[in-house]
Amino acid sequence: MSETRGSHSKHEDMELLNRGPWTVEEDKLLTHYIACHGEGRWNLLARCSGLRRTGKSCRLRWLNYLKPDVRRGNLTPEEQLLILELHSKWGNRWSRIAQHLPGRTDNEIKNYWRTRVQKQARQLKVDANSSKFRDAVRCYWMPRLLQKFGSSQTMQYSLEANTNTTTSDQVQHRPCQEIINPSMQYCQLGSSSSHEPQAPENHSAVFPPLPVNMSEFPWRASDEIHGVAFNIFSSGFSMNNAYDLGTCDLTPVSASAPIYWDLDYGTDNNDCSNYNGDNLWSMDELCDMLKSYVSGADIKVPFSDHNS
DNA sequence: AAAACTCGCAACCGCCTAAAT
DNA sequence: TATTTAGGCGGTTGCGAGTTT
Repeated sequence: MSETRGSHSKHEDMELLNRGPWTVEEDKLLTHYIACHGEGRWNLLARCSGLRRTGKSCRLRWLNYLKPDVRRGNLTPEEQLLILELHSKWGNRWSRIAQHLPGRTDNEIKNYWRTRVQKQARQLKVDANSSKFRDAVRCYWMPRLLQKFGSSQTMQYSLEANTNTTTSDQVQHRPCQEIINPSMQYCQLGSSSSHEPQAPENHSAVFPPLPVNMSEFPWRASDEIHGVAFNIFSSGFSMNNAYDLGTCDLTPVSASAPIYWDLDYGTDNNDCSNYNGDNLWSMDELCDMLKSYVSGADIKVPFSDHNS
């Protein structure tokens, strides 16, 4: 680029740009401009709006923060489940994963993975991408999330209502309940002589108990486990490392569509700040449990009547 | 009370791809 | 067809708040 007298060089232009956290005034300016002109053409927006920001910066601020349907607050257990599941299938395809969590941004999901999930892997001294860790996620973390999911008192979610009786309307508005199939099976690792699924006798039995005998878990590659791999998303069993999404409807969902969760977080669908996190799965619990196992200590297994 | 440490998250960076010229 | 530009994505950084020592 040539520089002419009286014009700014690229370097000078860069120096004129604002960087760092956005101010309230900048937010207002950006929101107002988009309200008048719509999204897109970010470089043009950056030039014409009066914002001294790059187009990229404007785009990021809008998509990750200012856009009205961005949801804020803690990730729900269901959302955590979806992230774990979809990440196991697609890896670090954050934007693709985010398409299935309406109102959640790829940045948020990425942060969740790095700060929560990878932290657990580090504490367990395993690679987050290893089969060991995937097994831990699949056989401990996900079932426990499902237990949280299922034991939520405020959740209008019943086994009956979701066993092959979902209406087309429900499918349309509650895609996650289509994805998270309550008829998932137990994780049975080394503790059962049978690999057949056990039919749940009551509601609580639907949610998988933790295995009593973990002598082979988790320190075996998943493809060596002679039990049955836990698979929350299909009614059958999977022996694959990836959690087979099977025939689930993975049509990306729109954040502008009605929020599909029935949890009573608050009146504002996009605001999860009222969600107190009680139902969140504590990863520290998981870590402690696995550490206890490694050290040979008895492990208390909550939620399960199969361990008495 | 204050320093040190940890954590969560917003924002930036660099690369890649597709569209425009 | 080659080059430029814009947009999108994943990785990384830095800062503020909270917690621990």
